[in-house]
Amino acid sequence: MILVKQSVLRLFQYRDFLIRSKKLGKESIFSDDFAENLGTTSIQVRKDFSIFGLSGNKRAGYKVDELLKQLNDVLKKDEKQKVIIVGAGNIGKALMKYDGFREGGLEIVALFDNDSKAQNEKAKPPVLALEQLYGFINENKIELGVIAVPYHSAQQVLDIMILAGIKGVMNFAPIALKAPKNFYINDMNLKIELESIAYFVKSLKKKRT
Amino acid sequence: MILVKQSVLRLFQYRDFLIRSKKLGKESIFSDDFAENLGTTSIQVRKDFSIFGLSGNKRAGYKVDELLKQLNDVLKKDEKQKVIIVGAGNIGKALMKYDGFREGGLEIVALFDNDSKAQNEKAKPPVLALEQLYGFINENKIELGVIAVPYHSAQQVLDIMILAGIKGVMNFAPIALKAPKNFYINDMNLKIELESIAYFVKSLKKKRT
DNA sequence: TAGATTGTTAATCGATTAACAATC
DNA sequence: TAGATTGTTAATCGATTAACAATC
Repeated sequence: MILVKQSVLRLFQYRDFLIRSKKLGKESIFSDDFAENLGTTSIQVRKDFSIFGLSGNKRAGYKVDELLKQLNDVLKKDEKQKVIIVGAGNIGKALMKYDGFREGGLEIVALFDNDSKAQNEKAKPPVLALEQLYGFINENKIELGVIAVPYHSAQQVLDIMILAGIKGVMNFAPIALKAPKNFYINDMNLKIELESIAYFVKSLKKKRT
Repeated sequence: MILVKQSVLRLFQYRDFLIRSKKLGKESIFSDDFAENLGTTSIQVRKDFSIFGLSGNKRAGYKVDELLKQLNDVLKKDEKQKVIIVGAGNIGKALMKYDGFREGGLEIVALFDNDSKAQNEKAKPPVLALEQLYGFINENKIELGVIAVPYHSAQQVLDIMILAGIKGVMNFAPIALKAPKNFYINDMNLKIELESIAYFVKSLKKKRT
C-alpha cells in the first residue's frame, strides 16, 4: 500500500456516489462512471480500488451493493463517530448545523466556548464552557474534534484536547499546531484558500493578455 | 517556475506570519522562523522564496518590510477583491461573517439565495435573489465567488456564474463541478475531510495494537 | 578566519498516468 | 471471436528533501 492519503479521500467520494446511485436504483457502475462523477479518470479509479483490494467484474463493472459493502469495510464505516467542536462562533455553529457530517455518520455531541453568552447546556448539542472540555472528552471517550477558535487560543485548546484523549482534529484556526506524531491534524485555512483562488485567477488573466 | 500550487499556498502563510511579526516589532526574520511557524523546514522556505525570486541577506535573514513588499508584489495583493457568496445557509452566512477574508483583502459584497425568507436587500452585505445573480456579477465585474448551495443546484449556479464573468470559485458543494479549462475551482469538501480524519485516526489506533 | 545562514542544483519520494495483460 | 472492461506493472510527473556552494 504505497499511495494512500489521496486515494482514501477519493474512496469516500466513490462511496458517496455509490450511495446516491443506489438511491436511483442503479445496480452496477463502471469505473468510467466514477471517473466522470469525480472529475478524474477511470484509470485512477481502478488504481485506487486496486490499492485497497476492491475488485469488480470484467466487462460488467462493479455491483453497487457489493462494492458498497467492501468500501464500508475498507473505510471502517461501522459505528457512528462522536465529534466535538471547540469554538461556537460563526464557523463552529455552521458546522454544528451542517448536514453532511450527520450523513457521514459523524455526530456532533457538544460544542465548547468560553463566552458565557454562547453557552447553553440545554441546546440540542449543548454548548458548554471550556472548563468542561477535558472532562467531557475523557468521560465520553471522544476521539475526534474540530477547532474553530481564534488562532491565539488554538494551541492551548489543542493541548487540552490531546491530554484528554482526542486523536485527530480538523483545524480552522490559521496556525500550524504542534502535536505528537501519532496525532492527526487536518488544516482548513479558508482565508488562504480563497486568497490563492484570487491569485490563480489573476495569473490566468495575465497569461491570456 | 516548476512547482507552484503548494508554494503559493505557503507564500500566503509566510505573508501572514510576516504581518504578525511586524506588529510585534520584529525587523528581520530567518528562514528557520518561517519554518517553525508553518511546521515545515527552512529548506522548503528558501526553496519557495527562490522559485519566486524572493531573496534575503546571507547571515542576516530577511528584512520584514522588504520581504513583505516583495511578497505583496508576487502575490498580487494590490487592490481589494470583491467576492460574492451563493447560498445563504449555515456555511454561506458563516463565511460572510468570517474575519479572515476581510483581513486578506477579500470583501464579500453580496450573498444570493432563492429562499425569499433569507433575502434582505438592506443587510450589510445584501442577500439577494438568485435571479439577480447574473446581473450583479456582470454590472460589478465580480471575478470571485463562493458556492455554498446544496449539491443538486451547484452546477446550475456555477453555469450562471461562469456566463456572467466569474473566473474562480471556492466550492463547498460535495460534487465535482464542470467548468472550462481556464476557470479555477477549489473544492472544500468538509464532509469528506472529517470522514478521512476519522479514518486515519482509526488506522493509527490499529497500527499500535 | 570560522560559523551561520542563504540559495541553487541534484536526488529522492509520492502520486498520477500510460501501457498492456487478462478475461468475460 | 472481437470488443469492452478490469487490474497490474512500468513510466512519468510534480513536490519535497538533501547536498553543497556561496558569502556575509
